[in-house]
Amino acid sequence: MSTPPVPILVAVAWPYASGSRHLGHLAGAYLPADVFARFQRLAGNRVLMVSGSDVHGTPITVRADAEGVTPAEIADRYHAEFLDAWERLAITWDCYTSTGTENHGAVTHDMFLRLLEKGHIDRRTGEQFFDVEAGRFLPDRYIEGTCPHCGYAEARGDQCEDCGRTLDPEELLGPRSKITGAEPEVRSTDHFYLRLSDFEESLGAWLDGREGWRRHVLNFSKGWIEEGLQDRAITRDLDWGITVPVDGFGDDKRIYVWFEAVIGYLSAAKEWARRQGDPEAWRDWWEGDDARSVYFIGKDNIPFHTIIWPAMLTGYGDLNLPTDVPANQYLTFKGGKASASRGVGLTIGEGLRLFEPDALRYALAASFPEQSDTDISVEEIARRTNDELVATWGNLVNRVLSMVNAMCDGVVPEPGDRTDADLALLAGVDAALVTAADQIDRVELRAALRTAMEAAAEVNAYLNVTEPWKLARTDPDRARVVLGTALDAVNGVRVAFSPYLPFSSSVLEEVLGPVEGWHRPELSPGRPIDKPTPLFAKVDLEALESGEPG
RNA sequence: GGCGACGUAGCUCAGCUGGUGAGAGCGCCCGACUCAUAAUCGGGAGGUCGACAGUUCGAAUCUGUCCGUCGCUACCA
Repeated sequence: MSTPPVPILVAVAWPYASGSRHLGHLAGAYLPADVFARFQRLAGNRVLMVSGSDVHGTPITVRADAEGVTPAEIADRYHAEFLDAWERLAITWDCYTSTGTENHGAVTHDMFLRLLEKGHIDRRTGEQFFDVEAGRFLPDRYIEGTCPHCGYAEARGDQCEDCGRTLDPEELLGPRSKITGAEPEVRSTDHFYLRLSDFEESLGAWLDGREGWRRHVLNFSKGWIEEGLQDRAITRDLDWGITVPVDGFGDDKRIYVWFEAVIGYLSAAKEWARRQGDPEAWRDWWEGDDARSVYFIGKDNIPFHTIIWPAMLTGYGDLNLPTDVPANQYLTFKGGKASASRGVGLTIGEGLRLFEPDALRYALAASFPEQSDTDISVEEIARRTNDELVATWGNLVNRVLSMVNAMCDGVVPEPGDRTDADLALLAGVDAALVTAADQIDRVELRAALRTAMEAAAEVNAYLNVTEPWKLARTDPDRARVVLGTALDAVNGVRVAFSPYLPFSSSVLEEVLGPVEGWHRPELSPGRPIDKPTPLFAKVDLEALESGEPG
């Protein structure tokens, strides 16, 4: 566009490498980020899209113990799985790394030490349950026992799932380790705390000044502030994670993942800069006044991105706070929250086995849970694919290219004398691009996809009115003008779809030429148009249900 | 228990700071067309906007209560 390029950091939630991620994660964070990033690049902005695999934390060590392998093996397995998924979905990271890199450890240490030096981190002594058999301290939720309130025998140390009450693990009757079943003992242990209370006022004022944020994000965040920010322990008794850079603190403690993982946005930017051969390049996105940073996450991550991370950035100083955190709600599967571990919904891999990537991207984008939880199913994805993507857009491309091939000597025709109606169609397409740009920029991605679909429908309507297949017999010159107009229109509509449908967009680029900006490209008359093959295949739902399991 | 969100046509969802007779897509019915992946286009039917009470000249939109669903509750990330 005509405005100067803006550095835009597209920060995407870090998938936890403890197991497969599901379509809810994809629709909630990775895919919206990719659509947004692809658009911003086309609009001429300088996008830096970063994320990586979160490879530390207790759940990974527990899974590793259970399988008799090392935590690194678990992390490597799922990191590789994620990389494969990104490639198959064409997610366009500028840097997809992991929290296991040396760089990330160094950046984390730098953040930790600066906050420590400035007094925002302090050291405290507390007590915690210790599993003697496993030789490790236990997070609250890894302790089970009888609920003192309702007598439920398998209450967790943080909460009783039967009566819903919040618990302290000391309250449990007959506590036992969820890992070994042994009775845990209480031991005293030292930890560092992030003094969130230092930032209560400044964060409250900052949040009050946010404009354009989704209401649920703002409500939730302000609610946290109103309840009062409590200091949080940021180290754990664990041997898997980033070390604590304080002499004599002990080798059996690590920095806790929620403190460390969010730093990944910064360390990934630095890693990217170094790979570019310009180690200071990250500053444009983190220090520039004109820079924007947009964090794509699920709603369960809201407080980490609207409270804790901004607190850390504020404490560290001189780094930009999030411009927007357009957190998504949940994607549900037939009413239940997607959960790979509980077998609700499809994993990303299962989704890719059932559907071609553009179809999956389209169906999920049409159902991005931007305002409220959104329900989806295999049938719904198939429906979106067949009745919307194939019927309206795929078919439009196919019918126009077929007619141009058959009725215009197989080449792009000269524009000729276009009527007001012809010009109105093109003006409508161009206006749709402007509308969609505005919507995507505000992260209203469903609406922008709808805008693209409406534009496609207008081209279909235009063809039904002008009936070029009849004109071909009665007025071939006029037929060529109409088809040239329709082809130009399709050429513009494809731009609006391109952030959502990279695979079919590539196919169209071979036919119509590259898309080089957020505007309708020029089409050269005389360019050959071969007989087309369909952009997308219809989904055979019955075959899906009888054949391939997930 | 506390906090938050949601409950709008058969299905999935929009409806911002209250005000043209309540919207979209898909599905359904009728019609047109046949270039196109039985695709497309036009028209239509269909909702007491969860329930009740209140504020207001006027509420899907504000307040309260209730019913239902869900999420979070800060040592899972």
